Amino acid sequence: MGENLVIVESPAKAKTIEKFLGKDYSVKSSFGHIRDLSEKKLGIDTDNGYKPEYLISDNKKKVVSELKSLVKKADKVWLASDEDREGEAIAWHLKEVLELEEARTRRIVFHEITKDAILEAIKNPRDLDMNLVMAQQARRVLDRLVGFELSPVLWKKVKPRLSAGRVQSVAVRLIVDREREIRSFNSKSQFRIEAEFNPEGTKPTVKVTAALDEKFDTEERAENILKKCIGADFAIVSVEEKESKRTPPPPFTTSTLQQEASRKLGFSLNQTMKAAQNLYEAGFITYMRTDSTNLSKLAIGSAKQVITDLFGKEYSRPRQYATMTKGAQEAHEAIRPTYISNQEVDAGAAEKRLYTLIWKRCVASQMADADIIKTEIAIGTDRIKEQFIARADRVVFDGFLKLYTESSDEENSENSGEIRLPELKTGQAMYPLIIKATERFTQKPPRYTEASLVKKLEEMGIGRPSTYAPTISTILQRGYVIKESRPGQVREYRELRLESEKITRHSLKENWGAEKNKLFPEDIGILVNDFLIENFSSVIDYGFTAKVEEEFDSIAAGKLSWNKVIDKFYKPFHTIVETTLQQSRPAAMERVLGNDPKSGKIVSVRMGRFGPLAQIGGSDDPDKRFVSLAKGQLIETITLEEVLRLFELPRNIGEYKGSEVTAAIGRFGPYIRHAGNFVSLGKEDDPRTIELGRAIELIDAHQKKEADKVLLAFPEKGISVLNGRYGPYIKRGKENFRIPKGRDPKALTIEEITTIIEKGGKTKK
DNA sequence: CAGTGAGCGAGCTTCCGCTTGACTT
Repeated sequence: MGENLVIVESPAKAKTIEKFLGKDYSVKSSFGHIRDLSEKKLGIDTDNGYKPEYLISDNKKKVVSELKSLVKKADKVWLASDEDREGEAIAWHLKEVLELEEARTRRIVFHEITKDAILEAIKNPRDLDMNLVMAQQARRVLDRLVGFELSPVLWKKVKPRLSAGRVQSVAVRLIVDREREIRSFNSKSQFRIEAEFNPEGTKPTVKVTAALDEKFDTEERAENILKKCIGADFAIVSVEEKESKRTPPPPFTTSTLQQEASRKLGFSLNQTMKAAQNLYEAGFITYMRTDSTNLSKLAIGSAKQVITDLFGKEYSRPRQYATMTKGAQEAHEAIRPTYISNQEVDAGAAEKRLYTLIWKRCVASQMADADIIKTEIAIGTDRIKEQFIARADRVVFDGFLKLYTESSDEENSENSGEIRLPELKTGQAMYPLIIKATERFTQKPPRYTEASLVKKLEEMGIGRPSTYAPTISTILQRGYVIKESRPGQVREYRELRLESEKITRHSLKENWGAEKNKLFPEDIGILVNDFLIENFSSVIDYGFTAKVEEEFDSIAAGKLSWNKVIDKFYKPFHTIVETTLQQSRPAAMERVLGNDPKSGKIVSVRMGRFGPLAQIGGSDDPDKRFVSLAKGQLIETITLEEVLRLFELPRNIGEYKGSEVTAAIGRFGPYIRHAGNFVSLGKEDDPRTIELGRAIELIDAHQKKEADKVLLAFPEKGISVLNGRYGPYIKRGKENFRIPKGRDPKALTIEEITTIIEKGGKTKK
């Protein structure tokens, strides 16, 4: 046992640091915060200066008792948690809980895990910064008060188990607001005129594509231009060349890693973070929850070496990047390979791919700018004043582009490839091969992906690297939003073509508006969002976090006391909570859509106990009918026609073997039901039109498939052995049991099965 | 798992940020 005990937050970090420090130092981890407010109660005395009541949670008791016994044996204790608000608080909680005496306790900080940085830190200990600790306490107490007072309001006024909070409610609001923006967006169409020219003196196969910068609102105006171009002589008016540079993007932070892994690898936030965690624990990368783009001197030097070896000296350009993000605390380095010389690592498939991405991004960030020559050629005729412009980028020196290009969120980034132009001179004649006026529609604002939502939250200074993925998981789990893909629609557009001195008119089709893995609001999310905005607009305000962060900064600077800041917020907030509980009525978002043409009864939609529903007949109508809204339908936007179609199902389509056959759409899509069995319908069958003959065909096929699944059956005991998704298993009633390894499931006797059941090798559900 | 849309109302649910397990399917 060493004479010095160093406590850091992460066990992987502890392992590395221990190697640097030698025998006299023992390095342990606190596994993050060691205590927190109670999980069940508010844990804040709102009548006595908001005194928080901290508890050591059950899963931290073991860590704390281990640390306690190590403290006893140590001469000096070094609190080495991160240098940010949370880290300072962790150090203070450790000091309190471990009852560390001032004289043998030191607070040290470092921003990178290198030997020099650690030794330097040990040489420069400081005292705990209690102002910073109190700023953290204010943050913690504020979040608890908001979350634990707002959520119960939702339980009473909307539905149990819902939640609201400073971060998650803004995330939901962004998605709801965006959906409404999309809905109210008026897509306008304009005509874009593009031409292909063959330059004078080149082979007939050489084509130069150029377009007018102006767009035309009507087909008539576009056609006028084309008409004037009939028989016109074109020539190059000007050739301009401009030198430009492209600079590499900085190395990854958590948020940019999540975005690029989503765009380039198609990873969800959780997949990315899981793979990154594995790489970190294996020692392959630095810490993956960071808001900093800094690289250690060591890493920059190592990158220089690697780049020189791989690409040559002219490709190396060491640099440090400034972090631009609002509220960044920069306690760690950027995410980078621990050893930049390792181009690949031995790990799982996802880990390997993520590592390569991290390696490329980090190395590229230390490479030279790319030199690009931008060429702009104007082609004109005296018939029209507008000019056709051809643009091209020529890479003179590729620099970092040799290794890495950042992806963009824009869906149609056509100009990503390099476009080359032949040698062209002013005055050179250009022969038009075709001139097209194509109708183009303005783009609606894009829906958020998980990663683009994180980007937005980070830009707003809301949430932290450690919470981005969990926050998105929460709003998905609450049912506020749903992540899914939706097919697009086919849209017609017009095109006029001028070819061989003749204008022809065409009507073409394009697929439009398909969404892949996007976040859509659900009714309950819209309902909760609107309820919160109506009653608690200040807390759900996009600027709320920024405002309170300023106050936390003042607390950290010693200019404000933490409980005064809380009091100023809590007094008015709590009053609104009370009046909302008393006054506001339960929220249901009811909309009356009109009358049912058959019965004349009123048709309405609203939020019911189990989700959104449509209703025919008023609340006092004894014969009122209900139906759930289908996936993708919203109370806010559904039409009377769509609701009436919902009531067409379930549909009785006849009788088979003495039982009724019905068709409907359930939670898992369209199905037919017969004698207690459900048969899913594929794309080729529509439950509204399917006929009995086809239904019987499907029922028989389904029954045959089910029979094949049964390996053994003991109907008198209600026990069967079935072949399932995860292999053979035993089924008794609704309970499933695993079959011990190495047993032939078909050879089991009923006695053997009952002993397996008694031993209780139960599987979940 | 393919339904429900009301009821006596017990007892429960919930936040944001630090950090990893110990689990089955």
